[in-house]
Amino acid sequence: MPELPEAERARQILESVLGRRVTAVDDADDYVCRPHQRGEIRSALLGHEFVRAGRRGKFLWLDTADGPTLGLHLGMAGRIALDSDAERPHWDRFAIDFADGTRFALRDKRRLGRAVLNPDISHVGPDAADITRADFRERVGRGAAPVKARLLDQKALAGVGNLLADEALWRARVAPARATGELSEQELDRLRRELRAAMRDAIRDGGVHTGLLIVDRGRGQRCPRCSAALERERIGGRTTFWCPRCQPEAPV
DNA sequence: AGGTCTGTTCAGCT
DNA sequence: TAGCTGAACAGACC
Repeated sequence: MPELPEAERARQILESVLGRRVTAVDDADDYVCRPHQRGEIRSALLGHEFVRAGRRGKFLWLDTADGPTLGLHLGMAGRIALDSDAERPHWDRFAIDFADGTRFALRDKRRLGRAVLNPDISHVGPDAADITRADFRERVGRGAAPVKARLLDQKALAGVGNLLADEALWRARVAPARATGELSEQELDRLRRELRAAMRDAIRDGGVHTGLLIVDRGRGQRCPRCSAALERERIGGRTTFWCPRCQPEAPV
């Protein structure tokens, strides 16, 4: 499931197509490719070349030098596939061919990924990988929402998904249902530090699924630190796992 | 074979 | 306004 680490990996792959002329665009899937006008993305991009691959949170984009920007989102199951990938493109929802024969595709079984022109991400918060300590305290440490719900709010900070939120809260020993406004500065700083460390590890190890709390996600899982039986509950609308012993409900 | 679960974003509600 | 719920999709799993 793509979260910030997977999106960053995708951005790195997109960097490999910079500086090549676009010769073909497949934007036929008018659910994934927005807006709906058939061929609009295609005609906007043909003949251009991309000069920069950007990312904020899970939002990706490719800038052309003087033309439009292509926005990409992986949704819940998407990834960026290069033509060299062995898997056949059964689920390519959007694809670009370049003059040198290179091709990349948004490969997405669920069709919840998106390809758009000139994306507006002004509502999206700062990237979770480089949010400052002060900014984190400000954006996460206020209000009455459960801290887990706030971590998932892309307007507050961008890039944290369900699995990464659980992993970071567990590493920081903060219970997911704690109200944001009741977290101490020490807890907020610890949460930010552990969130960043969890993202670093995930980028290095191949994705959010490699997290300690995540690998054996399922019923009957025990805390990797203290072996207590994990709790499972719906918090912030999402399935949440946490350790009742390591992550107490009261401030620490 | 049918029902449930999944995980991200957005619209719509309180 | 802040926070919650459900819809969108379609494959994986039981």
